[in-house]
Amino acid sequence: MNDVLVVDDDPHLLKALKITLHAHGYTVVTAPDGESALRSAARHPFGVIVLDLGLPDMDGTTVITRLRQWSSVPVLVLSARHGSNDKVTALDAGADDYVTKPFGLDELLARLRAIQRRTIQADEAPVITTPSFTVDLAMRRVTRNGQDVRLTPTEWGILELLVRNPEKLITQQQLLTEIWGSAYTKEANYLRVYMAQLRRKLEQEPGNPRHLLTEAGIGYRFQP
Amino acid sequence: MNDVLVVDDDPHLLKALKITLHAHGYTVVTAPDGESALRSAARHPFGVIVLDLGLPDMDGTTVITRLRQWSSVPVLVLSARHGSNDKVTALDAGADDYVTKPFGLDELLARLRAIQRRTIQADEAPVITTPSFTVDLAMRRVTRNGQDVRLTPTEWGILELLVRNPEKLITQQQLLTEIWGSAYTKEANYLRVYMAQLRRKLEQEPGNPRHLLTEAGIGYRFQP
DNA sequence: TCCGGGCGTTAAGAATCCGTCAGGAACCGG
DNA sequence: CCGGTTCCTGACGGATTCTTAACGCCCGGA
Repeated sequence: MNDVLVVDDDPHLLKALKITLHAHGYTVVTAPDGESALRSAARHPFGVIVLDLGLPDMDGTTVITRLRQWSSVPVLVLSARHGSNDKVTALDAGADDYVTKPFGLDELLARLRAIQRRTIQADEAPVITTPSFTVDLAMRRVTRNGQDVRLTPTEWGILELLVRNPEKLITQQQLLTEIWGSAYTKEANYLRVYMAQLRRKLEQEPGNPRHLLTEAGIGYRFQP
Repeated sequence: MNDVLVVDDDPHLLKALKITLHAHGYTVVTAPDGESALRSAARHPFGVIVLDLGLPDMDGTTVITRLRQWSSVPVLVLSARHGSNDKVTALDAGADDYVTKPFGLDELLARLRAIQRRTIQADEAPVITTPSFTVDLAMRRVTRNGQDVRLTPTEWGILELLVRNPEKLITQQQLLTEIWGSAYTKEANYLRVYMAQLRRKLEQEPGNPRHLLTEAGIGYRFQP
């Protein structure tokens, strides 16, 4: 469970990450390119995969797509450029989160811990609880301060998708295609309207949300 | 009881599942297609069957249908696409639960545990009481203020399905397919008529129901 | 400093859904 | 054959939900 696969073509970075992660209790396996990464992931079940998007043999998004055909091991993406949209495509392909290079090791470790929390929680949680509301996925019911909260079907769909993936960054496209269908990927307007409604119904302070967070330009994230 | 049959045509997934499940105490047998799965299930009594819907030789739903002709072993379905309805048909055919690919191994394990819990406690206390009426599932009898209430077969079917899942939201489709059959999923009209009749017979205040609740756009819920 | 894109918020019309009623068809037992 | 019960169907107002547009805010880039 504490096994990490780090995929990068830079030997220096690999070495540094191996040392740091090992010092924090992780067992580290490294891979220099996409093919060997996929082979390694098939042979051994990792708790998380750290994947650089700039690989010599294949696009990082391709690695995620091929990996996602049979595994759902969490993937943390290392994105090179700041303003580029490759991290969005990587998230659409199934990545869980991203860190922009150059990154601080503290940030990377924090993201790794977050991902591990999330996978542990996903273990058995038909009921998700936050300080301000509770979601029962099996009963399809939301309560706040002991009171039932009425959600419309669309509101529930969005909330369920976010809550089923705690701390995972869900892109706007993922939300739109999942709730409205793939023909509505341009209607980011809908998301703003419904996220506002959800926050008004669930957040203590809708203008300053603590659990339904916005990742500007990318998507939304549920924080337990 | 801890024997699991995993049916999938992807050797990678089979291998990964075999390793993981074995590590969690299950005895795993694998099958690559529907025919061998049915043969294997006939030869050995499994505690649960994990079945991928996308098989090379036959439709996954067909496997369930043929299996259900002689066995009631729990079936956990692996569904490929997110938005498709094959999981609905699989559940209609007799599957117990489903997991959408790609799935987390934690989620799969949780579902397996849930299924085992459910099969163990199959027999239940068949009398449900509310402040305004009482339902005896074994006797097939409903009383209100000590008086028997006459229910038509259709009314009983709806009430039974709701009462057997207290506090759980039952979708319109579930009700329609359960009572009228899967060809009637568009006739939400029926539900409105019969829910009104049930409320008139059972609720203290039919216009303001306290136990047979409507969830607009989704379905109905029984509140004890 | 100005500009523009992305976001949150609000409101109003359109579309959908629900409860209700009633008439007629189908079914069943006597 | 007949009376009674159950079921199906359509229609109606009222309520809920969805869609769409518009406006102001904030922040980063020019």
